[in-house]
Amino acid sequence: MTGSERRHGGRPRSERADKAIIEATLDLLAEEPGVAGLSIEAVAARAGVGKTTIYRRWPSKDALILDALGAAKAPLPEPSGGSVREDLTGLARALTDERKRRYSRCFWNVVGGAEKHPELYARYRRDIIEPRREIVRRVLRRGVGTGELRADLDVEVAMSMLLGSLTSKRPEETFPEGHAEAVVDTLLRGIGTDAKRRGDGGSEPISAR
Amino acid sequence: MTGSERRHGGRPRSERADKAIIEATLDLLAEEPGVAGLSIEAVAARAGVGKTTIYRRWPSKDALILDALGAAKAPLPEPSGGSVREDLTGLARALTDERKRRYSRCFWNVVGGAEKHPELYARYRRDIIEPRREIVRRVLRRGVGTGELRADLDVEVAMSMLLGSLTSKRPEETFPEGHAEAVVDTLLRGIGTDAKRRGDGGSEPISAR
DNA sequence: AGATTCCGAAACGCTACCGTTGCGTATCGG
DNA sequence: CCGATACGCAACGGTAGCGTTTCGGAATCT
Repeated sequence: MTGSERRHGGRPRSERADKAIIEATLDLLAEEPGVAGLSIEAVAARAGVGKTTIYRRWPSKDALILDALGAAKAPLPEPSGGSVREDLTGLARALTDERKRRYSRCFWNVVGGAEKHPELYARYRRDIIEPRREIVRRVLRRGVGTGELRADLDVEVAMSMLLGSLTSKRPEETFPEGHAEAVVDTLLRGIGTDAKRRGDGGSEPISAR
Repeated sequence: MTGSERRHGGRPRSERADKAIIEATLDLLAEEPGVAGLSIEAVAARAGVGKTTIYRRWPSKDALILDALGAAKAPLPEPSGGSVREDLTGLARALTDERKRRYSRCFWNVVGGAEKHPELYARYRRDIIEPRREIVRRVLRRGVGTGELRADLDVEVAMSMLLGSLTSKRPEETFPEGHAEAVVDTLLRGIGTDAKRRGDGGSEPISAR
């Protein structure tokens, strides 16, 4: 979006300024409450850059934040392809570790302002959320194929349980050691005792009263 | 917080104004991106009220929002006490239905500004999140006692899976019919096939490779 | 050299909202 | 009726950020 083509001669755009602006944006976005809390003036000051330099490159605050978030994202590692348990555990651990990263708050702060910046939110979902859902989805589908997972598994439900349990808290709240493993384990085994387990239908409760 | 004691005579404070202010606050909070997006002027205009009337009652924007959120919350219904499956399903359905409520976005929008308004966020967690976690926690503990749930269950993990799967998306995204039931069912049964199931220790993977 | 573009800094006019104050009116208790 | 308080409304000075423009200087092309 920035460095397509300079038309003629003249001084080239400073790459340092580019980096400094993006970094300052992310820093501030991690501290400020949402898009509204971020001001171009603050970014310029933090980056040691004139406002002109910012406006020359990005037409609006939204566009700047869009690019900044793009620079901050790091995709989940592709699962190794061992057992489903191993793969899910690896993904869960990656998600857990990710919360400690410097810019993990940015995304939370952006989500809070979703209504007023729908494009930003849509991009967040498309570039961050959906790819990682897809990775998990593939692992689960494979598990169904290999017989490691139940044949009647609702993949979307399982995904929401795995991802939800790991992402529904703000990153300030830490997880206990071994949380990722415990989640995967619980997801695989279930929390119920196995009264009436193998029955395929399996819908009515066990009436433990 | 508002109506404790009027010292003397004089015109009493309008109860209508109170309601109108709180309602306008919630309306705006459901639309605006976070606490920062809400202005006292806008609340006054929307409520058909002078700014004076607001400042007379609340010392700050935070205090106003605090009270407004307090008025918006509705606790989860106490579970009926039937089977654990029934109780969890009831809770899950309540959580699912809640997302359609008018003010459910308010909380999301507030969470996004958590850093800058820690008291607000703390109150949100204490008054909204924690009580409902406690309800679920009790159901799970009871299930362990009755034998409906695994004796070695990590209650916190199970809770985060149940609640996370139902609350980690913004309320704009709807769930398919029967989602609540599917989540509870999946949580109880697990997603794995039952190779090596009854083993109590049960820690090493099943090495399906 | 000369043209061209970028740089950081400062100032511009504009808008929104802050928290406060003053105004005339409405509504209570005594 | 009187004093007290609350009401809606409008205006105040102050702050912050917007997006734009101007400036002197620096970098790079032909």
